[in-house]
Amino acid sequence: MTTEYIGRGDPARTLALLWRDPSRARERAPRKGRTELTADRVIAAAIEVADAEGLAALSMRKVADHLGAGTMSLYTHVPGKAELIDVMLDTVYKETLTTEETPRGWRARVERIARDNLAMYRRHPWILQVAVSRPPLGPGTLGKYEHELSALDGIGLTDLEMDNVLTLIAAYVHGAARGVVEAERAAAETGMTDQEWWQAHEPFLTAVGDFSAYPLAGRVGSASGEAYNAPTDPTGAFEFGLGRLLDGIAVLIDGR
Amino acid sequence: MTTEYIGRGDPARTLALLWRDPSRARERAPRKGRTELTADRVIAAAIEVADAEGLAALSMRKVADHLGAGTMSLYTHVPGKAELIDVMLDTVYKETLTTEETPRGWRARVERIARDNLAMYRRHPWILQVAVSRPPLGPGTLGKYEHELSALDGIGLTDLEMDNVLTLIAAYVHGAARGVVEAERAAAETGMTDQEWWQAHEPFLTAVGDFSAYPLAGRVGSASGEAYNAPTDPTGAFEFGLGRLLDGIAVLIDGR
DNA sequence: ACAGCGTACCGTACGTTGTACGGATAAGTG
DNA sequence: CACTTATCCGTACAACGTACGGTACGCTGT
Repeated sequence: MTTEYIGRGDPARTLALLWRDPSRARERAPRKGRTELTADRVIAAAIEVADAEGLAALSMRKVADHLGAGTMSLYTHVPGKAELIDVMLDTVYKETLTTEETPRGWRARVERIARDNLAMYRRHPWILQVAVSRPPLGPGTLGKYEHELSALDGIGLTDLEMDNVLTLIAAYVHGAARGVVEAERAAAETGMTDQEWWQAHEPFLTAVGDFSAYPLAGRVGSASGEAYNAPTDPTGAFEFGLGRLLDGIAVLIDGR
Repeated sequence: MTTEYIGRGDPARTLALLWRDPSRARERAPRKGRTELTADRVIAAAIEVADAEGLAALSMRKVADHLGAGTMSLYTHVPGKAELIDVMLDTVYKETLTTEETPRGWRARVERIARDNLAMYRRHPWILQVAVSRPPLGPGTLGKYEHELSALDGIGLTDLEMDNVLTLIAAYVHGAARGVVEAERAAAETGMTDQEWWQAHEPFLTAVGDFSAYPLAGRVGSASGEAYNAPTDPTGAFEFGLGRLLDGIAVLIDGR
C-alpha cells in the first residue's frame, strides 16, 4: 500500500543543512534533564525509520516519537520533510564511502561499484524511491561521484564517456536492485510468501481461462519457476546482467 | 514534494477486474439523465489524472471530480486505490502492444523493445513508481511479456537466458527512463528550469567553499555541462547505454 | 399498475498525513 | 534581575483513503 516519496526541497535550505558545520554545532548548552535534539539526531532517526518501515511509513510524527520529542520540534532543526529526505540521501552516500583498497583493473573496479551500490540499496531500500535528477549537492553525493569517477580515470575514456558509463551502471543497478529488494521485502510487506502468492493467484488464473495466446510466456515462465521455485530470481538476474554490461563496456574500452 | 505509490491490492479482486468480461458489461440500463459510470471509465480517468499530474496527485476525489461523480461512487466499480493502480498498469501495457511489423535481426528487435518501453515511460511517467515484482497478472502484462520474449526466440538462447536478457533490458530502461523523464518534468514540477536550478545553487555552493577534494567531479561535471548546457543529458546517456548493452548481449549471442 | 428487491450512487465521518502559527520555557547576556 | 533569543511543542487545518449507512431508481413478478 505504501505511498512513496520524491525529495525536493528548497535548494538554499537544503544546502545549508548539507554543508552544516559540525565543529561549531553546540553554542548553547542543552536544556536541563533533556537529551538535546540536533539535526544529526533527526536525520539518523529518520533513516532508521525509513530502513525499518519504508519511505511510506516515514512520517514526521513517527520520527519525533522515535526521539521522544514533539512532532513540531523537528522543524527547529530541519526545514521540512522534503529537505529531510534530501539530506538523508546525502548522509547515506557519505556512509558508503569506505576506504577499502581499490581493485586493479577497470573491470574489477566497475564491478565493485555496482555491487557496492546494490548493497546500499539493500541496506536502505527507500533510496530506490528518491528522485535522482538534480541530486542534493552535498558532500556525500559529490564524494560518491568523485569516488566512482576515479574507477574510470586514466583508461582512455573521454570525460563524457566516463560520465556516460557511470550513468549506465547507475541506471542498471537501480533497476536491478528494485527487483532484488522488492522480492526480498515482498513477503514481509504483503504478508505472503512467493509460494502463497502463487497459490492465491493460480486457481483464479486458470479459472479465467485461455492462455494459449501466451505460449512463450508459459514455457519460459515455468522454466524459471522450476529452476528457482519462485516467479523470478532477481539475484541471479543481477549477476547475469552485470556480466553482459561489463562485456559491453569492454567492447568500448578494449577497442581503443 | 509529491508522495508516490506502489500498487498492491487484493489478488482475487484485482484479477477479477483485470480479466473482466467486456461483452456482458451492461445488463442494466443507466439511470436517466446520467452518464453511466463503469470500471473502464474510472480507469481511463485515473490514467488521465496520473499522466497529467503524476501519481502523487492521483486521488480518488480527483478522479471522481474528473468524472463528475461522487468520490465513493468509484468504489462500486473498483475495490480500492491499490487495485486501481494495478489495473491502470495492465491497461497501459495493453495499449503498448502495437502490431507493427517486427524488425529482422535480434539486435534491431531488442533495440525496438527498449525504445518502446522508453516511449511508454515518457507517456505515462507514473509507471516508473509502480512496483514490478509480483506484477498484475492481466492480459496486458502477459501480452507484453509474450511479445518481448518473441524477439529473442529461436536465436540460440536458453529459456532462462531469454528471461534474463529481458530482465536486464527492463532494468536498464527503467533506470535510464527515470533520468529522462525526471529531467523532462523537473522544470514543470519545481517551477525552475535547469538553468535556474544551477543559478540557485551555484552562489551558495561556491560560498560554502572548498571543492579541491573533488577534482574529477569538477572536471567531468563541467565537461558535460559545457557539452549540453545542462547538468546532464539523459537522452544522450540513454543512447550510449543502450549501445553498450546491445554490445554486451551480442558477446553472448554471437559467441555461440 | 404496483410491490419489492438489488444495485448504483454518494454524504458523512474517522483516522492519518505535513506543517503554519503562536505560546511556553530556559539559557545566555547586560 | 530584566531582556533577548533559541528551543520545544500543543493546537488546528486541509487533504488523503475508505468504512458505513442511506437514498433512489431500473428491473422482475404479480
